[in-house]
Amino acid sequence: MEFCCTPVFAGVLDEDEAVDTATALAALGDPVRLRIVSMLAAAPQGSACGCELESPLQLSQPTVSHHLKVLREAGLIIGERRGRWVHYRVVADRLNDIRAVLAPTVHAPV
Amino acid sequence: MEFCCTPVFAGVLDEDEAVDTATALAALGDPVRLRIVSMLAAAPQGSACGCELESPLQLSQPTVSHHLKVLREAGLIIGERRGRWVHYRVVADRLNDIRAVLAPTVHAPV
DNA sequence: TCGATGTATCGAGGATTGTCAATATATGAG
DNA sequence: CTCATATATTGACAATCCTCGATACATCGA
Repeated sequence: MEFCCTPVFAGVLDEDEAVDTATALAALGDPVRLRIVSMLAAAPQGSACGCELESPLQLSQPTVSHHLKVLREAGLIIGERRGRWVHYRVVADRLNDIRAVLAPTVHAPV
Repeated sequence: MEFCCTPVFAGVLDEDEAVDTATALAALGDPVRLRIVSMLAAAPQGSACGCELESPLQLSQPTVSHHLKVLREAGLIIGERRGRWVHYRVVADRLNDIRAVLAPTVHAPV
């Protein structure tokens, strides 16, 4: 294999960091889950219960619950039970970390 | 279905925007592709040819080519042929757009 | 023109994912 | 306690995805 230019890859994401960040990005990489995050962030107190999501998303309750679980396990949202309901809110720090990882990748046009 | 709080969802991503952004996020939601983007951004001139990626990623040429195609179709990278090689570079605007979509979702802690 | 090399596509196999119906669990109301 | 309701889990199925070997295409050098 011939190289056309010097293969220098300083500052590249290592395997572990790539897996962790990719997990969060994959969680956000679904239209339904992206809208859920958007809904939670736009909700009055920055949080909403799962029961409010089914109707606008037009999905079954188990499906919504599944997506909430994916987002939870990716560290993107946190659920807090208040009586019968579980109020979910976005984890701002986690989102900012992801934005930070994406930031250095932005290069000046060649 | 009883509501525990007012279901107000102003500023929520509509279906189309959610699909478009989710496509890009899903493309980045794979450790291999995330590392590819990282590698391209960290490359000397902000670009690298595909031949340089196989070895550090330890993947076959068709697999690398496949991932490059996914990133390309998501608008995250652009490939420019120079003779036998195709030099890929990150599309900074696209990445910034994604970061912008993620930004408003960051709420102050309740 | 021919051979060598970088890249893209095709086809297939195995894994993962999104969705739902059915069911289980948890909490509050009466 | 019992019932109603919000949420979570299970099991299943179709669709999609990641990976590779084989192969086709593109470009350059001789």
